[in-house]
Amino acid sequence: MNIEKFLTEKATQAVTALYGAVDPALVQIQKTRKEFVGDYTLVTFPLLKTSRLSPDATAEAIGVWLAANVTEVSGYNVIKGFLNISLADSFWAARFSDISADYGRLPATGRTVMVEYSSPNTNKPLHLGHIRNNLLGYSVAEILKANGHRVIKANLVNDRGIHICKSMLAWQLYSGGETPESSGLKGDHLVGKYYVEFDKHYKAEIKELMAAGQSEDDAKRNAPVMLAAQDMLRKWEAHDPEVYGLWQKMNGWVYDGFEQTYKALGVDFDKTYYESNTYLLGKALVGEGLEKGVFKKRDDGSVWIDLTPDGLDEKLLLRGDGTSVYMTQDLGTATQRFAEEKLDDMIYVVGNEQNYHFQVLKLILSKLGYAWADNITHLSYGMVELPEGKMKSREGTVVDADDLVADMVETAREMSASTGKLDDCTPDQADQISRMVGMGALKYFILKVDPRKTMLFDPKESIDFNGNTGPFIQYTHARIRSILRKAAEGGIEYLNAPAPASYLPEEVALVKQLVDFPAVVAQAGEQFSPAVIGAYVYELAKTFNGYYHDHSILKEPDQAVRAMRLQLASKVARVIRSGMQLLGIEVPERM
RNA sequence: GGUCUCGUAGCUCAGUUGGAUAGAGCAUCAGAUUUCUAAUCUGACGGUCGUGGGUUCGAGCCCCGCCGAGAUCACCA
Repeated sequence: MNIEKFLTEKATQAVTALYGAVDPALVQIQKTRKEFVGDYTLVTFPLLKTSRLSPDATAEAIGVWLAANVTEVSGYNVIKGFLNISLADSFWAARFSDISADYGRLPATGRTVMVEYSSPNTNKPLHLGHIRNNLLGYSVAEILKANGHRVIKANLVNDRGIHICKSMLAWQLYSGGETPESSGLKGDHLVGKYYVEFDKHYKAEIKELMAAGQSEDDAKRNAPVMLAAQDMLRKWEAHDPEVYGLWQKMNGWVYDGFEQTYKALGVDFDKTYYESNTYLLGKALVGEGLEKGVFKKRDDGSVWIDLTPDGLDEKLLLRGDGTSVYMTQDLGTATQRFAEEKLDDMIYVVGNEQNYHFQVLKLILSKLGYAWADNITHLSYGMVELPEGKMKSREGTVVDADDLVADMVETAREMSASTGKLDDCTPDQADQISRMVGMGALKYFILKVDPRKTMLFDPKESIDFNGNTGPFIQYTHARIRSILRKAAEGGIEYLNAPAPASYLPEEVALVKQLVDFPAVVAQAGEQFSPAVIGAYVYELAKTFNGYYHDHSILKEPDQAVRAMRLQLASKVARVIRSGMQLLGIEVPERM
């Protein structure tokens, strides 16, 4: 049940009974702040025109009416125009028993939503920026599932183009036939190594040509390796067997590498698209746009759309030689997906550097008359910056995804070893827990920040394991599970126990927080924000830790109270687990 | 230059459609363990919410100017 909605209705009835008809939008119910007594608060200021009384008098009158007419309301107080309403313990006890195993799974909506994320280039390994993308995409997909949508997780692999040819060429020229097997390097790292190698030789050649008297622009154009790479791209497009074979071989290495990284990150996809298959899509749309008069052809044969009336620029859609550009492809794939997958919504998890691209994409689609253009969302996330600014591959400041993951797991292992808590674990169990905790720290660190905002990562200060962190939440879960294990060992039955005579304020507070979970899931879904879930789960864990500190569960002598506390703890653990699952974070049974 | 985003404690971040005395964590300092896991808990310190106006009963949030940071405006993807 939605308590705020319930109280809004009741308060509207109260105002209507006391003062006559009122616009329900003016009846504002919100949670009571911690420093005041009460559960929910009615703000009376918007109602003063209706009541024609002072704020306090209005609040008092409504309070009297609610206390007399609504059985769930156990009391009220008035402070400076705010009416704080308290609900009865019996009401909260009923809400408590509502909390089921699948709490936080919202009813099915019948909508199909595609979430595209990750979308890597196959010329270099994944880095910290990709980690944010992958974690966000996966989590948002899980959150949308919990909101009752059918979700398709999609990955569009950028596996063709000049940048791929650069790695291929450099490998051909300088590797001596090195393979992942012969070098022991992960496939994506090996290919990335030759992408860097290309750049080194390219730069050297530019320098030489400039020393021989060419201008910088000419040198960049005429450098032999660049010409060779471009030649290779033409051969690839012509399906030259040798080039095509090399391309398949090297991309295969990269996919093996990516697969390992995805597995370590715990992300997956329902569909993988390859740009080599889709880059010709969209050309049909060009004809359609020309027919509708939305696009215009120039004398050189290139096709454009003029978006200056919308405050944007002119945008190219087809080159003079008839080849398509990024925008054309994206228009094509979007159209294809909505048709083939019968999508209701499409979410692109792509960095905010592409805000303009998606603005233009949506605008063109709506100009072409596709109503579903409005159902495209660009989930535009902020960059991850280092203390010295942006990551730059040239300056070697890129934080590699695989390295970071390994570091986190290793740190978690050292932390566990120093406490001695895993001493009686098998090596396998210890590995498992270190992995969960290390990844939990990394994932929570990234996901707790509002996706839209630029965030800072300081490698030197390494990610925390105390305070507002993943491990803090995991630890709370592990402690609860430990109590429940001990209860089971002691043969304590708590599931079907009678309700206790009364509840502590801390217990009611926990129930209130638990009851919020479905609304939090809904809010996270509306805002595409894992951070909303993170903040909620952290607060819940913190509240429980305070309660745990002050009140013993297993040593409570009153059996009904003890049973209730065990139930409460078990529900807290379950909601923590569910919430963390929406973030893609596992919670251990012990740590 | 045009468009867009951001600016909250020393640092990293929260702050619901505008509501009460702006909150956490880290760091610093002081405490708590004969106890169900101290990766925990309690307390202290720390703020002209970039800045100047405006709207409102009420502004961190809405509007305008300015300062500062970033992104983007490719026949790259």
